[in-house]
Amino acid sequence: MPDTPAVTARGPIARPAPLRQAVYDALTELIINGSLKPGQHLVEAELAEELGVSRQPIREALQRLHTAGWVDLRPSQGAFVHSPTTEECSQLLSVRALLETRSARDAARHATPLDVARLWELQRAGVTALAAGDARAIVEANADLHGHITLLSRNAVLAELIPQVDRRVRWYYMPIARPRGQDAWNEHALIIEAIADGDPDLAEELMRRHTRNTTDFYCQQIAAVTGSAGLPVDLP
Amino acid sequence: MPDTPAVTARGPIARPAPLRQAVYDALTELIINGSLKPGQHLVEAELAEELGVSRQPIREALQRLHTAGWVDLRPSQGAFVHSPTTEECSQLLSVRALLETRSARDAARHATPLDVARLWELQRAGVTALAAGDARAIVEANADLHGHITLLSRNAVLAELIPQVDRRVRWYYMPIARPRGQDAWNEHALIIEAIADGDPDLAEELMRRHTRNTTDFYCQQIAAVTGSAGLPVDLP
DNA sequence: CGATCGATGATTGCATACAGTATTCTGCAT
DNA sequence: ATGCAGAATACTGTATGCAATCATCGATCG
Repeated sequence: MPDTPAVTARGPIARPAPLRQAVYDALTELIINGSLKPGQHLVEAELAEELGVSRQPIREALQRLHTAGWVDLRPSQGAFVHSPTTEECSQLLSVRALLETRSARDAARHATPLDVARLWELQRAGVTALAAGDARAIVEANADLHGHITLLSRNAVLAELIPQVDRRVRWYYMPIARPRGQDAWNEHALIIEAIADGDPDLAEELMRRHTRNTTDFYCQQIAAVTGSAGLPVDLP
Repeated sequence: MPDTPAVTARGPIARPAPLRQAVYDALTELIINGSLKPGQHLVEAELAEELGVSRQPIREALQRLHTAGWVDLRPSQGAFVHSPTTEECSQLLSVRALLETRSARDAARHATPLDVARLWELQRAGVTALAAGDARAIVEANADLHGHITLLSRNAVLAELIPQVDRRVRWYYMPIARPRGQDAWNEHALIIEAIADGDPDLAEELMRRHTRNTTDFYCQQIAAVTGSAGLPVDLP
């Protein structure tokens, strides 16, 4: 049948991308890169004009941003960029450690050689970014690597939950990305090897250490600069 | 100052409850109790009329239901009640076990005598419901108990994440609530004792067993009635 | 008789308009 | 000068209207 040639098999064909999705992406980006600061009041009309859409898609995006933990939604007052407390950060890191440890274990059980090759690719990208000293790129590469391990766990629920936590962690610990870079990426390499060997116990243990190190390092940094830079504390 | 008498000190005073919240609650209720069946197409206009509001709050609620995993949102086609696959259920149970095990551990470290008393209250409620044979009430009591343990973990992120998973699990395993009731509530009692004793290791281990038992039982039930009742499999 | 194409109805996505509420500013009394 | 009262303002919450898109059904052609 040469009548249906062009369509190969790549999933549900391109649906018209809903505007709310674009708005959602735009706003998360603005929050992550700091254009919208914690505690800042997000006025729907302003955002609407800035992004060139009406208030409706803005509101729908804000709903999603709320459940994802990016903004707080106070009735009759509107949306405010979420201000994380140090306590919340430590809790987030704690939960992240739990979930990632599990995903590393499952990844070691399911990964194929092709998957492992992809992991090494991401590892190289991270090391490159580290050498270049680009904190932004380091954090992103880190998220990509961890995210891929998540996928390899073959657990859709995990893969759906972890980014919710991880993207926020990513945002919080931007400032510490560079200093801990070297150690972190060495640990990554060990984890990948464990996954490649199909050794669940080892992968789990290594990831446990890795996340613990990251958490500890983060807490030290916080303690050192308590409240001064990077992280605002509490909201009124 | 007799001018401000009624307001005691219970947090932010009563804000006008947004309509979208009521809609959200109403729809989750309708999904859980089966009035809205998996795969069913949710037409905004119908829901709006049925609940006596306009389409706007409906849409906002649907956004939240989407991110919470209750409905699937297909662009230009609307909202459909999510159809869980057996695979997804097992993954959900797996993640729930992970999170609850952790929360039990932390609860044992933080619980006060007052907290424990509250746990025993909930336990009694569950046993009562069990005796009455009311599956609906059993499931609810179960969720309440687990939810309170979550709170005792003093980890806001956990407390926020677990219900996301747990409420869905609750929905899925309604059918098995009664048969496993007796064992489940015996295990609950042991867990509460461990928490009361402030024994994190024991609480963790007991919760691990408890969730594993539940998961196993669930999988058996599924295998027994494969696809026949209770759970629809896959969507087209 | 089956399949393809086109028309119709239904439904979503987006924009706009209106009403209710919180905040802020101004003026006044103390 | 300071504290309070009242009005004006700004923003959110909700409702409605319109255009674009998708699914369904019927007619036409092979």
